[in-house]
Amino acid sequence: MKISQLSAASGVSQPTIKLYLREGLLPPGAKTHANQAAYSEAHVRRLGIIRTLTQVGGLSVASAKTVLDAIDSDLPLNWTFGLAQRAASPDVDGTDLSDADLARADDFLAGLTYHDGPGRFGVAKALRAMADAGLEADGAWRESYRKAAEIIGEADIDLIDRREGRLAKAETVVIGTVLGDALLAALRRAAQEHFSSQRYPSRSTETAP
Amino acid sequence: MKISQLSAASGVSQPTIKLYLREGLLPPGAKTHANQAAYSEAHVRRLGIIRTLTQVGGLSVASAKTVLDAIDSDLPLNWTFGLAQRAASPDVDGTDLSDADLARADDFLAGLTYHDGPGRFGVAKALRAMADAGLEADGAWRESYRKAAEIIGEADIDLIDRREGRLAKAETVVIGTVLGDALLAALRRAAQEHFSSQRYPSRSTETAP
DNA sequence: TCATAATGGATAGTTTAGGTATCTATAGTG
DNA sequence: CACTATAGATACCTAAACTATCCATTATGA
Repeated sequence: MKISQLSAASGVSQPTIKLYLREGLLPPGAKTHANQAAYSEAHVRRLGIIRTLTQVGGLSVASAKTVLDAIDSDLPLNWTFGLAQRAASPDVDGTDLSDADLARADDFLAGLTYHDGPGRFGVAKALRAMADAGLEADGAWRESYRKAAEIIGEADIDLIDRREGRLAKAETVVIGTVLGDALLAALRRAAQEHFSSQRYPSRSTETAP
Repeated sequence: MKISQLSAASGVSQPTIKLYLREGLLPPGAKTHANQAAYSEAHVRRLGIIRTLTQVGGLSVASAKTVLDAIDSDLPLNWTFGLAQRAASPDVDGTDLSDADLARADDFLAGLTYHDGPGRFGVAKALRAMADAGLEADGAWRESYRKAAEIIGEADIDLIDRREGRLAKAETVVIGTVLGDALLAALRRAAQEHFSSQRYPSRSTETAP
């Protein structure tokens, strides 16, 4: 398969494919001559994953490369997990978090063990931002969120458990981490619509501009 | 309060404040002279919300403007909801979704009423991306996600219900929509860490690079 | 076979977004 | 009255993600 066919099969333009080759997201094709290479179905599939990560998951090309490298490597699975989480999270350092910020997060996470990382720091940042914005979320709301997160986190780990082999598990970790965020956000919107229209039936048929 | 003091009080640089004024995210100060204006505490607060939306919520400046306009307007609350959802979602049009994509989403959403919008379309896109990536999520996983989304969606609507007055409700809608996504993603990471370390205790202390 | 089109690889250009720097006439301040 | 600050306009900068143009070489088809 030549690059023109790869482009047609994947729906990605030739210059963009060349970009991904340069950046190392896509492995080079098997060289048949100095200026001729053969691409395979694996390249088509890989391009699909790249587009999924960047377009649906919103990852940068650099982050996508990190995550793809993790799939290909033989790193322990939990490292892959951490890499995927970091790639899919905007900024993970806790340097600008005060002790009070962290305490608020740890209080929220009560019942969940926690470590430094995207989870704990992200919760701390989100809660601080809410407090700054004057949105004091009450206990019922917080309890619902914590409960929902528990359900989801366990389901994610179960799903990975059911996969056979390191590669399948690693792919599930990466795709699941990135797409799970998008799916969850969308489900949340759908559920909000559902309960909103259920509670205010007269408004349910209006549409936002 | 002059612009230098506004900058000091908000932690946002003067050129950036001028940018937000130009773009209409920040209302102009009360003019005292042709080249002199007075800013208030409301401007400090507004700058805080802008930074929250753009930095924690990841909204573009243009999306943040849309959402702030919705807070200020006297649009019905469910319109504000829709605007906030759209601003916080990458792409909402369902034009590239096939009937099969939508059917898969509607099946997932069973039990929830749904309408065209970020929720339904976002679910359809995420599920299609998962299928494309070869991640076939089984029924148990799907059921967990749907259940979690129900808990969260209802909690969100309850929280808004408990607010008094249109402005407070509208602010809660906007901040809650944007920051709720960030909080939920972070909570999910924390829960994944928790269950992962619980299930694989020997690995729990390892740290990703 | 030989003109024509396609290829891999390098290099340069484009677009968009978010922010920064400079400039100017005017106003406040010590 | 010297000096700094201000509002507003304009220009500039940087990074990311593509896109376009070259070029020598290779494939292809009338």
